[in-house]
Amino acid sequence: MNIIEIAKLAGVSKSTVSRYLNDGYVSEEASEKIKEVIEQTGFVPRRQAQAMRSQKTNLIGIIVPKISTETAARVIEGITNELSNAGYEVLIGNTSQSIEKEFDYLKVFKNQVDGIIFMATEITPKHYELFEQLHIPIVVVAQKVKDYPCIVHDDYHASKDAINYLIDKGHRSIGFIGVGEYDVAVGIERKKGYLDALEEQKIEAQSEYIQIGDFSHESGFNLTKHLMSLPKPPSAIFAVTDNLAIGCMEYLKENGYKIPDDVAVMGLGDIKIAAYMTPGLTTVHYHFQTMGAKSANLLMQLIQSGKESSKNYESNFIFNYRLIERDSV
Amino acid sequence: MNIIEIAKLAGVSKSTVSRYLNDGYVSEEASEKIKEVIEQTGFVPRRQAQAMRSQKTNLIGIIVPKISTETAARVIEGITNELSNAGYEVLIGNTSQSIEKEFDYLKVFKNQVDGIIFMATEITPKHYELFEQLHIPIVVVAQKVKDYPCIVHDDYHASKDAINYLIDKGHRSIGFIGVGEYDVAVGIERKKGYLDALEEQKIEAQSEYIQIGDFSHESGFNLTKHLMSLPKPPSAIFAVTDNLAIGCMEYLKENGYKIPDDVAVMGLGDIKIAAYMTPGLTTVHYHFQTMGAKSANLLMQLIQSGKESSKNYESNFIFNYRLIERDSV
DNA sequence: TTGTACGCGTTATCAT
DNA sequence: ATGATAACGCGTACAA
Repeated sequence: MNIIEIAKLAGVSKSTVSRYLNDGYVSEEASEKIKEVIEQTGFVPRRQAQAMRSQKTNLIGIIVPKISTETAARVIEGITNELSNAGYEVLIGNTSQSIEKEFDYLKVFKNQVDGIIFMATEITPKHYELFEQLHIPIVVVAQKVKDYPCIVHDDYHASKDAINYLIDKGHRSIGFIGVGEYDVAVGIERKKGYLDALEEQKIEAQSEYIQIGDFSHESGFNLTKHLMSLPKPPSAIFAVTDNLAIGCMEYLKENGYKIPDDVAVMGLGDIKIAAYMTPGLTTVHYHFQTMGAKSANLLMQLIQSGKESSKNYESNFIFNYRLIERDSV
Repeated sequence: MNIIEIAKLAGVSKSTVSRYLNDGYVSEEASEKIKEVIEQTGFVPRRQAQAMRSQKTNLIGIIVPKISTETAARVIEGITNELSNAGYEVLIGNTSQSIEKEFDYLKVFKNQVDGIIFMATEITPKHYELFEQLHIPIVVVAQKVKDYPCIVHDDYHASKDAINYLIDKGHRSIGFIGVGEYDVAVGIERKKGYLDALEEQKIEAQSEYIQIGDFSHESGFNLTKHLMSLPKPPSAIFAVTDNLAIGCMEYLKENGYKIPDDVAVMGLGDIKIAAYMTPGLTTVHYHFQTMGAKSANLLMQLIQSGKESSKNYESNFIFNYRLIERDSV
């Protein structure tokens, strides 16, 4: 079922049908006949053909590390809502945390979509190389990127505020559970926030209090075990993600420590589970869905501006956060 | 950058380049030149053009009620992993629980993708009408559908087993928190499981124990409040989703009831939070990700079989479940 | 207002 | 082995 068949059935030429579809000038009688035929047949113009002709795909590609992650899902929720309102459709690239797949999608989406939203963890030179080869705008979410537009949370201050909160509550020995520095936002920024907060309060950072693992749950568990086996265990533990904090709480609870009386625990991100833990996890709320919406709007704006690339985009967006006091501190 | 330019740069015709790209016979020297040019330029064939010519889009459309829902995210995770291994890309339609948007996506995807996976809640006659108009296979997930392939969990028996488990634990007065019957799987099947389990154990169902709300968290909270204000409150409560069960637990905990001593609580679905509640929520595990993977495989199989529609597909898939004993019963 | 003819990038057919 | 050409479905400049 194509536009020619519709034209035949309506007794007009395909140009007339095309005009009808695209708000062009069509006489009333032709208009009605076409309308009727289209309703009967349920005809919808093929988007691939439209894209071919117009050089606009009306498609946006999203690349995410793992779609079943709560944070990714929330970002995507924000993105898709905005985009579908604007008539865009969304192609999704789930990389399962594989950097190779990130590269693949960056290549595959290249001339298949009008723009890309890239939810990043680690940014390597190869990434920049691929960004260069893009002839469409790209917006990076969750990691700072040089020369390209990006949307991030203020990881440094969020972390710093969290530590200051712990210090305010009287803690002087604060354990830190972090992740590798390949992830700048989570691995470096949040650690720096921790270190700077201590320094400003004249508390000497102790290297044995600083534990680095991966993003897994078990990592939170095991590193807490290690912290608590120290000669002088910390009175509070800050984990750079809620997921880690939950692993941390598990260890403490299983081993009879009272939270927050024996050990206070603080996370970052405010995933849904945080509210349901016992005690409720004190953490920092991040606005992932709003962030997704913002990235979508920014991307659409870049597309409409007609630029071939979003390189050298001047301003970035740093999202605010909100400290959530619950009962684990 | 298109195939013609590559051809020019390599000093051959575009047909030769096309053959090079598609495993055709090309002389070694031509081959090498083309390879070189493609590497330099980073050329990738435009998928829209390929689709145009081949009548295959290599795209699959997924329609989900709400992407940021844990169950949906897990289903999508399963789907995308399977599909991307097979070289398909995924177009996502997030309907935000709007039935109108479901219709929209069913129309829009119609001649834009090679097949559709539809995660459904409510199936109306209008849905069937749109299914009819499809000229591509569709697989329905999470709801039974007449004449079309679908992949579901065994809601009836899952629910029944849950109730039997409660009965085994000595409960005779079991409250039920359900949802509207527009959702057949959750609203009807799970309720039937409850009723039949009681009947088989010669326990008379009491209408005041059966409370119906929506899917929200608050619903679980409020309906529990109502159940507990009954002259003779139940000794156990079964909620048809974990989300409702969690709302239920919240009410009980806030009001000083001990779980499971005063009231036992059981859910269904085994969302992540369930494991972290205190006490851990006893529930029934559903295999959402595997379900997604299965639906993807089935759809690919249908596509490869070359049928224009998946209507009258004979066999459906009913997934098993697993009872998870934790501490709320 | 309507219709004709062409082009978008690719693949398939057919000669050469 | 290679190249010219048609075809896919649609939009649009141009002619009528």
